[in-house]
Amino acid sequence: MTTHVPRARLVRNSKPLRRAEEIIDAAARVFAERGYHGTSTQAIADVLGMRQASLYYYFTSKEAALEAVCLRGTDGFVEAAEAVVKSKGAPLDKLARLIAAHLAPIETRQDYVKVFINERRYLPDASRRRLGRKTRAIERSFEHVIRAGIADGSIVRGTDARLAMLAVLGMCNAVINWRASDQGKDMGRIAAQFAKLIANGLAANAGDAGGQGRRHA
Amino acid sequence: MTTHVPRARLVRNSKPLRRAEEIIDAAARVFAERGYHGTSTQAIADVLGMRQASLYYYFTSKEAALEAVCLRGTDGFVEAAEAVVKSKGAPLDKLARLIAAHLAPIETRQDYVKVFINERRYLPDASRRRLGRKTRAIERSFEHVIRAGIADGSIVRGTDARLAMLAVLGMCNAVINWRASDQGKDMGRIAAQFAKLIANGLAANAGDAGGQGRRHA
DNA sequence: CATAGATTCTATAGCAGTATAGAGCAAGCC
DNA sequence: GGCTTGCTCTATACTGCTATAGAATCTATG
Repeated sequence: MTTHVPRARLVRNSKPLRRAEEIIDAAARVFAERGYHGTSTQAIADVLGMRQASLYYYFTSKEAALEAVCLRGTDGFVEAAEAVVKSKGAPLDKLARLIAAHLAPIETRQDYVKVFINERRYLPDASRRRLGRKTRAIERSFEHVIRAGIADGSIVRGTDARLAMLAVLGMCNAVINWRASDQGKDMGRIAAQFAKLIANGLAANAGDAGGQGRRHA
Repeated sequence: MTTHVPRARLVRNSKPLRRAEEIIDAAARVFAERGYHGTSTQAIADVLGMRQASLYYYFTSKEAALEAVCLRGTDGFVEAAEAVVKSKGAPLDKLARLIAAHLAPIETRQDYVKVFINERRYLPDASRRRLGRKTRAIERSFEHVIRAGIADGSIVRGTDARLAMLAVLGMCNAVINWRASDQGKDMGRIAAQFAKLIANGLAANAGDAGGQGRRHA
């Protein structure tokens, strides 16, 4: 049944992958800039200096290309987040590391992540749901750590964990959309400031310079 | 030269505006759901139960429709923000009110705001720049209040005002993208929690239940 | 009813974009 | 050299979409 392949396979041994990645990389770049529906396969081909039709040797449809880009856009996120959750440390410390881990890929794989965040909604149901599971895994990690903080008293009682999680992730994910125009900010610095903001807020109250005074409710 | 109008004018006396608004409202709805480039004029017409070509009586191009939607998407934002800035009150209190004012339209004009946030980048340069001015005005309001807080010592010294502003707005704007799936949360409650989070952070340190202990660095 | 203005309709030009078919070409191996 | 495999090309079918032209309908008013 799968004897005759209707189309050449991407996956071969070693070198061929190179090219395939260049293709997907170009797609990511253009999708990120113009959005999925705003991108023509011609535009992707232009970036690569090849013919529009040649792209179809690498993916079976534009949608498939989007899926490939989105998939790479989530690579490592879940694993990194779950590693932090399983690690040792106080909840607020873990939260800081979650934020850093979440922002890191934004630095190194801007286009992929941007496409994942902004364009995944245009995927067909099947693949969108698959990616949805990843998103939810990340959300769960953040929410879990926040709940742990509430449980051990290091996070304010009465905090709506889910809402706080959405706030933190919203803040982090937004970075992808201003990063291009606001260059020059080091991502590590951003992560640090965000973590501090989330932990202590902006108010110049007690624990300003670093007061780690943990005190149960 | 402009003697013969190439196309009927939208603006008349009173009733006609009604219909025009229904059209724009439908456009907002579909743009919000499928994105600008993912929306065909046919899809907008379907919502209205009219023919695709009839839409062009109300706008001259799909782009013009997007612009109209985006414009309405910013209505009130700038004014509300600047009113808060000019009002009396401590910076952190103003910031809380800024957040509330910023979230309110998300409640009442979801589609418009969502389109403004997610699709304005597809506008032609001219109109995008015009909207960019509004965006920057809002950013300025937030940043200004934060700076005021730093200046009077109510906000932590050394805070990167611009980064903090981007964090807060990122957090707020993200709401538009999960609000649909996460119904049931009252917007006022969200605003209150966000304000508290931004002011005091999640950490259960000193000023938990309401300790207003202001202390300069 | 006739006229005017406003609104919607039918029909269609014309272009852009996705995807397929199949030829050509380069490299490596027999 | 001849065969195979991998990659790219040309050419094109086909669809869907934007926008225009102009006829038809509806509404109000004299």
